[in-house]
Amino acid sequence: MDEALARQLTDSQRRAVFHMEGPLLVLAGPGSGKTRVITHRIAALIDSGVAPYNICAITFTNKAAEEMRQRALSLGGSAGAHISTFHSLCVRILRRYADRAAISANFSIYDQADQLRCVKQAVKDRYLDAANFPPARMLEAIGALKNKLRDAESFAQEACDFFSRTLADVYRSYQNLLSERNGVDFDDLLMKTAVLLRDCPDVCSELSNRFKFVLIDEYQDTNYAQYKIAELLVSQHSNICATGDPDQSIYRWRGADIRNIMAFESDWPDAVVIKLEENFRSTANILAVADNLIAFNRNRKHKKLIATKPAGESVVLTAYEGEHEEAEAVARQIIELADNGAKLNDMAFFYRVNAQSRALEEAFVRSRIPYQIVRGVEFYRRKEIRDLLAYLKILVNPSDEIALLRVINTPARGIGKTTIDRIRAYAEQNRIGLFEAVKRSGKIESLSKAARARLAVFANMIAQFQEDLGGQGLPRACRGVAPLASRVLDESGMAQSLGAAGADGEVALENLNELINSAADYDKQTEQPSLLDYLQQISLFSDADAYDASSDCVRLMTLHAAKGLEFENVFIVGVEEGLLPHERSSAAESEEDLEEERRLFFVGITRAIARLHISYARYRTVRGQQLRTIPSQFLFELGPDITEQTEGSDYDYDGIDEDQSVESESIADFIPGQLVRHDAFGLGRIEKFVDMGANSVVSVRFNSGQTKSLMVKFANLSKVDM
DNA sequence: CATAGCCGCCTTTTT
DNA sequence: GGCGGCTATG
Repeated sequence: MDEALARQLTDSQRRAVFHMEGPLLVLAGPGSGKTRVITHRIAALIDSGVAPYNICAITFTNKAAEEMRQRALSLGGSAGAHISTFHSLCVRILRRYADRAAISANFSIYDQADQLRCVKQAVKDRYLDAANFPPARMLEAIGALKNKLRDAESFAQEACDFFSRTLADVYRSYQNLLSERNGVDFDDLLMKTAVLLRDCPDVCSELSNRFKFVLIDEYQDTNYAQYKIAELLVSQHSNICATGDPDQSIYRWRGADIRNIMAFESDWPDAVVIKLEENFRSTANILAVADNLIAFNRNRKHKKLIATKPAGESVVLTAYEGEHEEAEAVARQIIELADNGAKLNDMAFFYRVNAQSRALEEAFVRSRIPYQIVRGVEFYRRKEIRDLLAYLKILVNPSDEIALLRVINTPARGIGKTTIDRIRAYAEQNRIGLFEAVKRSGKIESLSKAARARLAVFANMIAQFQEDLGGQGLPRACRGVAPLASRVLDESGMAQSLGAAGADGEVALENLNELINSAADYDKQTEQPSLLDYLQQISLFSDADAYDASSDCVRLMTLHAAKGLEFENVFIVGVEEGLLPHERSSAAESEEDLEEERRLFFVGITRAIARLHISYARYRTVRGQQLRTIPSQFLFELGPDITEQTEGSDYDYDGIDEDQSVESESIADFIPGQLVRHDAFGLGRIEKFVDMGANSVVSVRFNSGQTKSLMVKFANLSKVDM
């Protein structure tokens, strides 16, 4: 292990790193260097003679994996260690043990758009009304089941009420659709791997013996399936090292279960637990604000944030008139900071929902501030990109009907709905796949002569592309993905048709060229490039992976994407009720959802190194309508040590509607988040205020845990200032 | 069979 | 406000 780097670690970090054998849990707050502990541990393991081949590190994003790989490499050869996300690891395992997992190795990975299509189809196939069974909801429910390793059959057996039985039906149909198409969704990757390890002891022990040391970062955001995979992977040795921070768990909605990290010590009773409470990132002021906020979470183990840096500048909270004023002001501050020597790279802007990026973008464009939106998956959602990828997908996986339907008439080649319906009918009658039916179109009598000819041309074209591939759907080693993609772009007619489509077509072609460039990068960086591997890899791309630190510009991203990053200057915008906490979480009256929103804010705050600027707007345009906003209840939880600024009018929030009568105004100034005292119930916090003039009602959550609805005029509540 | 235009749906966060 | 699917028309 590198001595100079080792010296940078505190005593407890060093202990964490060097405690090699057996289970180890590193419970660490933000900015404590917990990821660094993993990196150093990898280096230390290798230094003590462990073969890199025997090490498996699991990160949360591909980007994090990439960084860890490089850092571990710089600490002394870690080449050969497996460092990836859970999902990438699962792809590797499922490809390797495809026969044992009862799938075919050339599976397509379906993203949420593909998943939604399949669920819609499944709902339709069950003759259900999409209005009563919204595909998005069904998909969410199916995902939740998969995360708990519940398959359609076992769920169907236990389903007793109408909704559950219907869900079970849809789940089963959906799964059938996927397997007919040789597709797996994101949750399947985890579930199939967990089930494989669980049900095939030989595979499990083989992998557990290969990965003699398993290290997992961001353990607080693992779901049950991931937990199970981890548990099975270390079944032969218990050499599991997990790091995480329960206060930074922000993926509960996706199945992440905070209990995994909470129960680590009982899962592995001989675990060594190391707490890293020192924060090496943020100023004391920023940490104090974070600490104040997170203390409002009741479902939490108290943890101290210990600052190692001086107080620094105070955290600034600003109220703006509208989202445009907010954006303009923020742009001015960028320029001011830059004038004082700050680098654009050191500035980041966080928001709750992606739609909020627009106002910022507009302002930055006007002010000529270079910016980058950290949103990698967006690129892959573009129509032209999906189209070209769909061509590549059917080459590898001809059963991928979704891909086939995407390209069969793209660009338009006279194969319309009628033709497709007839092919499908034929395919169903003969119990063959759609692509197989296309190949046999000459024998389909219902088709017109012209349609048959067009289909023959299409099938022939695909066959030509496929000739470039080895028999197994893998390209011959000598050929890369990029040349193939380029050839498909030209010969499919896509290039020509886009070239004739004017300005939009030009943009599309540029995007496609970018895709081909990235494929060329892949070809260069991969030892044995294969189309299958390429397609599966880019399916697992995440937003955070688009973060490119090398270009000098400011970053815009959601609070979720900010996880794991740090910036000198952080701006968190739009901290309003309904946005943060988001209405979809607090509306459910679930305290757990609310606490997750608070953690999300906490994550954002603790990204800041030196300066933190929090803001909200009094008016915000939502769905085209300008609405009065309410400052987030979280703003009242930041403590006294912040500097409040106003732009436009007063900071103090002055009621739901300024035009209210004087009489009701005196009552109406209870806003959610306000601390109040009640003679009988004690301290509480306003949750809801229903304005009915003199008969206004408030709902208050008291510290005793109970929530009461009270008439303001009788309750005799007194405001408590923080 | 293609295209244009209209209607209606969704709209949190993401591997 | 934006996209996707559906329908009417050429």
